[in-house]
Amino acid sequence: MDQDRTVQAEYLKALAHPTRIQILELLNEEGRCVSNIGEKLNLKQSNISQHLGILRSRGILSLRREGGHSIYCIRDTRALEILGLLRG
Amino acid sequence: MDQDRTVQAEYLKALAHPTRIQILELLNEEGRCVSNIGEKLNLKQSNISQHLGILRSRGILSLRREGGHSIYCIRDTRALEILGLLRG
DNA sequence: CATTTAAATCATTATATTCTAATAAATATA
DNA sequence: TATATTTATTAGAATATAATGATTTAAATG
Repeated sequence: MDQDRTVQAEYLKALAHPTRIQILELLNEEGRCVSNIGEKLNLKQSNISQHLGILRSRGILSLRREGGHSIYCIRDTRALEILGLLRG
Repeated sequence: MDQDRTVQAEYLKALAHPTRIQILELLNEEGRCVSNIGEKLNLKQSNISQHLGILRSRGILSLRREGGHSIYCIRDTRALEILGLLRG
């Protein structure tokens, strides 16, 4: 089906950005909040929030609120497998 | 390294298009020339040529000339593994 | 050699993506 | 309740991507 390929393309597009790849590497260690990721990557808050939103909209990340923070975690581990394939 | 992530992102970007995914599915069956792919996908010649160029520029496809035709083949099978992951 | 065929390249237009800065919303704390 | 903190959202500008049509290049064939 062609709709499948569109969905697959959207998924890959979500992964296809250096910052989002780095976010996935960080979240592979442990769930993190936006500001924590911001410190690690040294990027603007709004930019990180947007990248997280893109990954979440594809189901790659999940979000839970904890205290005043949004904790993001990896939900779909296929993303990690794909990145692993690209490395090894 | 951040340059690695940029390369990885470029690779994923090359895969992240429905037409290019379909091209990879076709070439997984057998090597094909531009016009053959054109018949299968019913798209303009220049468009297909551009998509093939993108896949080739990332090392995903290879090209050999045969008679008057350019035969494209899959060179980097990680691309197929990634698509397999997205299906399964 | 002229013509046809196959493919690549180029220019243009339309659309999408990305980043920044500003603002809004939501929650925590004094 | 007022203020501070954290995150999300919005708007705008810059850049990138994609499709089309026209042109060019290269090879094959008459």
